[in-house]
Amino acid sequence: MKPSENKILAAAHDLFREYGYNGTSMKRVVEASALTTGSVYHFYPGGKVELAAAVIVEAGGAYQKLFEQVLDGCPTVLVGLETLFQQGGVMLASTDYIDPCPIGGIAREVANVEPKLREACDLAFNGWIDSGTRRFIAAGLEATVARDMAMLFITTIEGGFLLARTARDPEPLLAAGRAFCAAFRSQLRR
Amino acid sequence: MKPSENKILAAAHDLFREYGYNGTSMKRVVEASALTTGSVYHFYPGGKVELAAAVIVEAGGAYQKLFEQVLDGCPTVLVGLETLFQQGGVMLASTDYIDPCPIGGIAREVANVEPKLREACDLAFNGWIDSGTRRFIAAGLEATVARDMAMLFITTIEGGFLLARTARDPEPLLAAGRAFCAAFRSQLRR
DNA sequence: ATGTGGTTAGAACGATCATTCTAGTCGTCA
DNA sequence: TGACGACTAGAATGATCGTTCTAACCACAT
Repeated sequence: MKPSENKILAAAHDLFREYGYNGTSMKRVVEASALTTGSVYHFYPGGKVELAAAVIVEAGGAYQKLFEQVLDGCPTVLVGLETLFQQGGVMLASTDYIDPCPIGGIAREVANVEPKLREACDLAFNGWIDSGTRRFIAAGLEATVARDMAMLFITTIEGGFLLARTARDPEPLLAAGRAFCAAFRSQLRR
Repeated sequence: MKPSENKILAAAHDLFREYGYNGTSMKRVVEASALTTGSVYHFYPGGKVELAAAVIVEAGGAYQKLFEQVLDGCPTVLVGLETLFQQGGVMLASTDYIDPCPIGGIAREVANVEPKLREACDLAFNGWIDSGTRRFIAAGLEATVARDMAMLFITTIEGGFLLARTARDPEPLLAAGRAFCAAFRSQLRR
């Protein structure tokens, strides 16, 4: 990936997180990337939609990688999950409660308006679901339960970020995380 | 509330659900309410922000009322929760996966940009959290667990709506709902 | 030196944004 | 009847939107 393309992608990623899809103008992407309109449309001839799709793909992969890495670095899956909620809370507080992930926000804004972006978000979510399902099965959960718990994990993270940002307090995320981890522990015992 | 004011509020409510906050223009609110710019700004002199705040207050109360009513109409809290997830799935599928609730979307879009709206959303969420906590305590959960579970319930609903809309399939909401209800059942047994 | 293709530069376009403003209509009560 | 306040009407404003366009730049091949 060319350096300019990378700068555009990074700028768009940050702006979408902070201001959402419709709240981010191409002019601001141009300014934040320290380039010009011509360059942005050179690398993303499809304009804003193509740029957002690229951000979704990149962020989707990055978060899945983060998830896997944290679990790999922890003695058990349960400890890994607790760590993820903890780290999420710390990150929120240390970034002035900016949305840590652009995908959910974009999905919510344009799911009914931009099929291309809805599909890109769906792909990212499915990657997370599959990854979580595999990990939870490996941890000892029965297959169908593991998939349900993977879904619950993602809704807990996405919803927890939302509540914590709205409250400007990590507590809702941590509380939901505690309840989720208790549920996970309870399923392990079966 | 005057009829015109009600028409404006209803139109804005629907548009925010479908297109989000930044994706909804005042022009479209004017058209959808079958009134004129003058009327809209007569009832909401604070413009778009004041209008959105009114939508949030109204929707927040309506959803809390719905939550209470469904639980009141069910033999146990657990059955009530299962019913809510079921109904949510049906509603999504029957409305072409339009966001059932404008609050989470607005919160996500403008939490870092419009303090007034962030606070309005926070108030609505806190009402739900308190309501859920009370109900869960009444069902037999210990106080701190009940609050954590109330948070988890809201994240599950919000996140479940998000995943289901993105997938255009109620299944993620239902799966997360199953996992949540299993967790609730497990907490009841203690 | 002379292209050549990838990249940068930024002016310009028409559309749409939220909001303001003046003028007019309507029901109600004096 | 007259007057007043609530409401409606919609043109107008200046800003900003996403995108397009032409010209220039630059490293490198011939």
